[in-house]
Amino acid sequence: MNDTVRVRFAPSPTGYLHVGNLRTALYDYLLARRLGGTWVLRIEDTDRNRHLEGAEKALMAVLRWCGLEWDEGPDKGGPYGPYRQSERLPLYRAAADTLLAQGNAYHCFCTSERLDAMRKAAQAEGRDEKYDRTCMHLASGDVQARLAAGVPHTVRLKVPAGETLILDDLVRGRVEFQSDLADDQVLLKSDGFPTYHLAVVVDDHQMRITHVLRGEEWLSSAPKHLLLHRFLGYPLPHFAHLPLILNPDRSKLSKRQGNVAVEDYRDHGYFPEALVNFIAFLGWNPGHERELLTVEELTQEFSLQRVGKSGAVFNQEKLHWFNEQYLKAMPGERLLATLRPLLAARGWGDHDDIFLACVIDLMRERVAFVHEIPEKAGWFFEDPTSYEEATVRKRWKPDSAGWLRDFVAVLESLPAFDHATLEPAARAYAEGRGGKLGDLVHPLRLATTGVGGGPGLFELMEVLGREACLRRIQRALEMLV
RNA sequence: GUCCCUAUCGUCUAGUCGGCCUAGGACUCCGCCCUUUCAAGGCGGCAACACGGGUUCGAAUCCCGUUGGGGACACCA
Repeated sequence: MNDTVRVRFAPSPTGYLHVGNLRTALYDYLLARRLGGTWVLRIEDTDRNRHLEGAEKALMAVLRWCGLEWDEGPDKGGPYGPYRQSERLPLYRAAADTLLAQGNAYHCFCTSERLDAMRKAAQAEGRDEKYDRTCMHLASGDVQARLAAGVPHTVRLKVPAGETLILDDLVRGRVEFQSDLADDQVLLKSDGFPTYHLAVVVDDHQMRITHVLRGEEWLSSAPKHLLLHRFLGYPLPHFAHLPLILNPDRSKLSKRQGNVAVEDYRDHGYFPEALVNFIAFLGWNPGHERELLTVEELTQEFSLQRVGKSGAVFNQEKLHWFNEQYLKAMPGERLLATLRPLLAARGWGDHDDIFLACVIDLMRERVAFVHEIPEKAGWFFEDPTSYEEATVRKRWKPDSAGWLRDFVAVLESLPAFDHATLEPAARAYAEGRGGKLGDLVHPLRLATTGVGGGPGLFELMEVLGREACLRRIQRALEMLV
């Protein structure tokens, strides 16, 4: 155990939590917990153009919904705050000044229009699209004059020539980059805000981060970060670039091809435990064959050594299966709490807990989501008003009405109306009539539920009660004859 | 286009030091069993080491190349 391990999750508040980011957060959390370290939440809100009201709160809410609680963050403070980059501007300014003073950065007065035109021209000629360093060659008097005149400017990193930059990545091993290929990255924007590249390096260092976990899309900007660490005199944290989560066509998981927001899955009725369990296995596995693991178990088993290198397709069907498994094992009270508002929305709010608990017991083996209970078994809450056509055709025989009519007397005379009483009575009745149990059961199911499938007939009749069953049989007799 | 990453069933993956792999598990699909229905469950089946060279007695496992896939090339993260 190492109590100095510090891992951060650094999302930008975009309005929703991308499932890829959820996985990064999960691995952060698992790693921090596994190593007895600290998990830090830092908000990367350095893009004022994309500022969204309420996004930060929503982000924290959905993280908590997933069961992931951080140790330090904007809402709970900590020794290395503030935890919102927009509140740390002087720190980035200071770092930029240091780089400027060292000669490892320079002021750039180029307008975005000029930059765009330059890139376009470079592209047309098939040249590299790197910044042409016009402003790097400005005379220092000239720079001072423009600065004094308040000309809008950025600060750029001066990438040294001819270097081989080496990253020792915890999942990818040694990766080499040539500095000549790197662009003179803007570090400080003209609005005074830092870009990601500056802010992440400054904050990771000042927040004493030891392990940087992030998506593979960041791998190509790692050399810039390597340089920044060196220039600023910061020791290197451990880096782990995680494999991407993919669309079915193997491109990076995108909004275009289905749901990417954790909120979407939450709203569709997925359980956080199922989502988290599923997400954990996208790019990692414990090395044994058990797949249903709680967060506590994941914490025990997690290690970066078992994180894979290649992208993983987000398989909706498997997630569905996970949800089904969790629902099956979920305590009844929790399912009931979820079910109640769903029923109320359909005007079926007036049922007591005992009844609903029975419904849940009978349905949990047959659904993957709580909302499927009212969808597939509305007849628990309302007498059927129609009868599934295909089932009528298949199960309603010419003598079914007779079978049912005579069985009514049996039902009325039963000493108790539970499945233990109903089943033998039904068997005896069928035998006495010289038929099979199915001759009674199928029409009876159709009459009481209106559909061909569902829980055991006698169990369901017990839950429905004698009165409702008799009423439904009467009605079916009127409508099906 | 340039750079970087990557490559086992349709999908998630096991395969960590090459032989125990006629390549294992899970999801999906199909069949059978169970059964009053529908499910669930049990059992079984289809299905993969991208290709080509090496190294080696022996390679899914190591090396090289090819091809495929992906990512990054912003005053967005």
